[in-house]
Amino acid sequence: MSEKQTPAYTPSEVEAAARRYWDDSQTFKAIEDASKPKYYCLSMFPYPSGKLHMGHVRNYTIGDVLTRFHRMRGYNVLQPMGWDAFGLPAENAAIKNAVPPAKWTYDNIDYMRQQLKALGFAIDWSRELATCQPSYYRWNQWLFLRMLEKGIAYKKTQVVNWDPVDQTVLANEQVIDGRGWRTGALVEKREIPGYYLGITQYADELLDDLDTLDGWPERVKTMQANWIGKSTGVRFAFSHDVRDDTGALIDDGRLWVFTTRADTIMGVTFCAVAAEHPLATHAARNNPELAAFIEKCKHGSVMEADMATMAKEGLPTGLSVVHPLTGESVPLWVGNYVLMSYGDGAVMAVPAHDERDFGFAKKYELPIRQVIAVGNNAFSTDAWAEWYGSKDGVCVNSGRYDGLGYAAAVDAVAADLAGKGGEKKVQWRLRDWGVSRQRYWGCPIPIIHCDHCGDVPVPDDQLPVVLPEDCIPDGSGNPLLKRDDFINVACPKCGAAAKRETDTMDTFVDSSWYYARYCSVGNDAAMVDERANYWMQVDQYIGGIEHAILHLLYSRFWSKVMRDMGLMSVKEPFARLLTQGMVLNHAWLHKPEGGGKNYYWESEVEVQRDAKGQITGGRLKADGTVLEHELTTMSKSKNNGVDPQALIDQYGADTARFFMMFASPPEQTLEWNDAGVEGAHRFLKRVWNFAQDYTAELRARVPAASTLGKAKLPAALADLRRELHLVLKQASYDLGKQQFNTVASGCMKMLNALEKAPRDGVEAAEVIGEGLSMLLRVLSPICPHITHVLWRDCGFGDDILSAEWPEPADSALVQDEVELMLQVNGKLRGSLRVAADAAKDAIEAAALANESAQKFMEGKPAKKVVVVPGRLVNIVC
RNA sequence: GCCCGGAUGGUGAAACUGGUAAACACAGCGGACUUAAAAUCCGCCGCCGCAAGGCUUACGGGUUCAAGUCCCGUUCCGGGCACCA
Repeated sequence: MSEKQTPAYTPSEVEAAARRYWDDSQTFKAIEDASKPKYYCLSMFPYPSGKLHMGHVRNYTIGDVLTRFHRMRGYNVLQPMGWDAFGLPAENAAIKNAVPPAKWTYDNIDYMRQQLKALGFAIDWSRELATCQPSYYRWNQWLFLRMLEKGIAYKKTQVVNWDPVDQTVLANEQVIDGRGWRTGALVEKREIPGYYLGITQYADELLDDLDTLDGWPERVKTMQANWIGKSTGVRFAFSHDVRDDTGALIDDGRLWVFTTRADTIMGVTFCAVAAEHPLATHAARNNPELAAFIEKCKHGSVMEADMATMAKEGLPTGLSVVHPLTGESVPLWVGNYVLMSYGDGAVMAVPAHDERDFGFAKKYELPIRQVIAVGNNAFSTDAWAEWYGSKDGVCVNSGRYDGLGYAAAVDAVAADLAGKGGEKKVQWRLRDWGVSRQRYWGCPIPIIHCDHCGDVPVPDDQLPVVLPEDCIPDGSGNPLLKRDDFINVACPKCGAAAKRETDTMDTFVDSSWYYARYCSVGNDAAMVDERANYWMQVDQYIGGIEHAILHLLYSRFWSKVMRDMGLMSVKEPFARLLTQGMVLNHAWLHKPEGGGKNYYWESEVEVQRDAKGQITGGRLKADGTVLEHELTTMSKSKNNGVDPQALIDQYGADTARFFMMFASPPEQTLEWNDAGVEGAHRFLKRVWNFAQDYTAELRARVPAASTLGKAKLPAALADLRRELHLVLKQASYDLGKQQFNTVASGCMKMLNALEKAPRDGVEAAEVIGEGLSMLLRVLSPICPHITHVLWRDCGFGDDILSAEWPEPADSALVQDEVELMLQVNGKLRGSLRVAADAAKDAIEAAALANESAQKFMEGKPAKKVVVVPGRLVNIVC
């Protein structure tokens, strides 16, 4: 290192200078340009919760690295940013602090925008949007009305969580252990009307097009396919003669069921209906016990996870239905596990071959009849065995179906049921998307209720329906209900006094198309314009794996609707998807009696650990309350978010970005820990010092015209150059793989090599200059500020972003000899140096002649010699 | 409960298409420089063993000349489960 005094690395100055340059030259303003390949890089926009947390830093740094990398490779790049600004947390903050959600949200946006700017992301801020702006959400309303016209949007009843004390609808998150979060009251299910979007009309396409998404992670596609859940089965009816008060047969005397296991139909020993099923309601009229049970089923959660884990309970209705093939009378039960929302709200039960039915039958002592045999396995009703549910068996005890396999039996049964109205049917697990929310801080649903005309769509020329921004929710329901100025309106059809719809849209609507709006920002005449067809598809979408299903499926659906309406030409919105792993942190919570869930900051907690440092528990410092511990994603509501601000203030944005990228590969879950930030900062200081030394000491010796690759270098320099180019090759490959942690370590390897390099002579200066310029360029997507300044200081150019991405030179990579690992029976016993172009025979001979190999062969003859070129030789004896 | 992932030194991690396990760092230990400290630099650093060598990628099996990587089973941890976003 130089003895001279070099200017010290001061991140605040360096970063301010770089950002000033980008601002002054409007570097990141994206302009449509048909002459260049385009690259639309989009990170999922944040919910403006207050401050950034490390998950945001990870997400946006990944996006920024890809943005800058592609820019240097010659693409016309767009990276926009906006705010997913409607949602529940703003209402919660309003309840807590008596601040209107709008003010809270806009204040948060201002703070977080400044944080994003401090991180130096290459964002085109001229395209910024917030979903709570009327100029944005008017197009939610507009497209909703188009969907209504096409029958894609429609109205039906929905089941919601009802808090009987606050007289309000609760979000699933607000239901804790079956009780309202604020009141502690037992939550009830309640049916209310709401609007739905017919995503199931697109189920086939959403499933089939997964195969076209080559740039998506397999696991996301698998999850979506399972979620859509196409199953082929048979829908048929058990007949009955149950009549209602008017004497009419209920449902025309037919109990419809759907099954994927029609081959087990001869094993049906009972049927079960959901508590809301008309037959259950009918049976309960004169059966107080059943009525009480049905009432009980109305309590509790509507969440699938709760439904699936709760005890399976049921009660007989006293009614029976008739088996369509045997004519047998089959008892009818009400089961709390039967969902009214799936299929027809009724199931046939085959206890012998369905695990849930088996458990139910054992509990209520219902018959279990084996109708499938697999090999010689012995069937017993004592306990469930895995093979009972197998589709690999043949029918037994099934009369004319005996001996048939699964597919043949299903076909035969379906054929026999066809005469009785039964049919093969495709059933989807996917349900239509309920978008009505009984909440204030969201996009108003553009409907007016008129006593004379019914539900009337708001005419296009009256859009947007603007949400008043000065309401303060108090937890007792939607404050719009009290806003006469909002509610009272003339019917657009007949002019009579009418009422506005007060429900707002699910915030997933807002995030289903924002990627298209970025392309058409500023256009008040259309939802999207031709600029969307220039930028779309999003070439690279980046966001948390927690969005693998809902957000990503809704976005795919929405964009297909936009395509069908001629608004956009692409059929899929996101060509490539990178799902970053969650950034986890410890969370500490207490569930007080009477309901609710309180989270505490770790600083408020006395953490207890075992000898290995594993957390065993914790108590609140203030009063010793025993707390539950969980390792979970950073979020404001859990008081476990780590604000990057302290890191940025202390070390600078480049260090924060480098550390985040270096910590682990992007898709991996990351348990937050800032040990190691020092190391990242130390590295940047070394880069700084090395570059300053280069400028002071070596730069003047570098010849104007490069001589590298033309003459043979001295061995030490040839080795150095080879190492630098090898690391470069790997780093470029890793960037392509989107594995940024090894790109960061590659930069460290380059610097390690450069620091050890000989410095005498023209050739050394030239090799070092080349290496340093490669290092700065490879590092620049991760640490854009320091590399921008050093690029100029070292005289490589004005703007590193306009520099070409470095390519490894073949001349640097050639080598005469290679080292092969030498194994005997798969165990490493030495190594072998051979000419790079040595023939297989020669390598074998050299291996067998090797002293170490002979020692471990113990005189035995070689049975086989495996040569893996460039890697190893394995002698098997 | 169901669907999808993950597990490698004290720590974060690396390992190409099945081919040298632990690159690059953090922490730690030892040393240099310094009156001292900080900063910086150099060395050591999976486990057992004096060594030769043996063992080691959550656990138990299997395939292979060769397994962190492929297959089967298990445990634990994380994400999602439709009104958190």
